Amino acid sequence: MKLEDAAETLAQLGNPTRLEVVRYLVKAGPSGVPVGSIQRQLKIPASTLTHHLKHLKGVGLLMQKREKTNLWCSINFDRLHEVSDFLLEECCSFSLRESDNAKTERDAA
Amino acid sequence: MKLEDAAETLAQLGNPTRLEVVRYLVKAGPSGVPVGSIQRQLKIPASTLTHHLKHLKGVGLLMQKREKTNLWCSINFDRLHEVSDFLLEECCSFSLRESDNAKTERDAA
DNA sequence: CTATTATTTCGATTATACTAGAAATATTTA
DNA sequence: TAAATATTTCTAGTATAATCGAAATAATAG
Repeated sequence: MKLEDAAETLAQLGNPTRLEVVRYLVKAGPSGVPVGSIQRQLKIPASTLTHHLKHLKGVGLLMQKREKTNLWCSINFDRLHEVSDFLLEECCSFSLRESDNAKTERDAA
Repeated sequence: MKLEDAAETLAQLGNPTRLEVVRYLVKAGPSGVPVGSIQRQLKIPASTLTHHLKHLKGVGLLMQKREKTNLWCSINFDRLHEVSDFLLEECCSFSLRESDNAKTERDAA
């Protein structure tokens, strides 16, 4: 995953309203939930919700599927894993190298 | 970890410049790196860098320690784990429950 | 004390995001 | 076709964030 993409995805997850939606969708599981349910349950104005769903879809975190008048939303679990992996990959590989780095500067121009 | 805090932390990680700094700090390992090194290596103007470091520190992702004129920065690995855990906890517990959710609405007012 | 290096504060510009009401547009059911 | 329900677009106000140059402030070394 490219840094730019990871940043964009993290930024989208970084809005409280959207993170709440994400959590709700995760709870809903793979079968998903209609837009209206999210709206009523989390008490988010319809237009605001649409706005945020567009953002989540934009970074591939949200999948949508029409069934009659309802638009079912579900989380893209793979995508969610990719982001957390980005953080962990960059993180864990070094968390064991306690004193690998010198205490002096070596990179000055 | 509270949703509000997770969101705030994710938001801070969601800026490309800051994520680059975080990645650099992770590479640097637990001993850390002086502000000036980050600045020169990543070619970020000093004032911009200070600005971002303040943000990272604000959400507990950054630890700082003075040594002579240099201010050594290091990543708070625990904090980084907390965030990714927030995403994974909410995520993994449901990723196996394939068809647990009904296809009909049950939560309408 | 002076010079040097490191980092931060200030200030100003510019851009982008959040929010939500009202109206518009589907889509289905009667 | 009309009524009902679901979702989106439009629009606009308000707020917050990113950026960086210039000047200010440490902190040390000579």
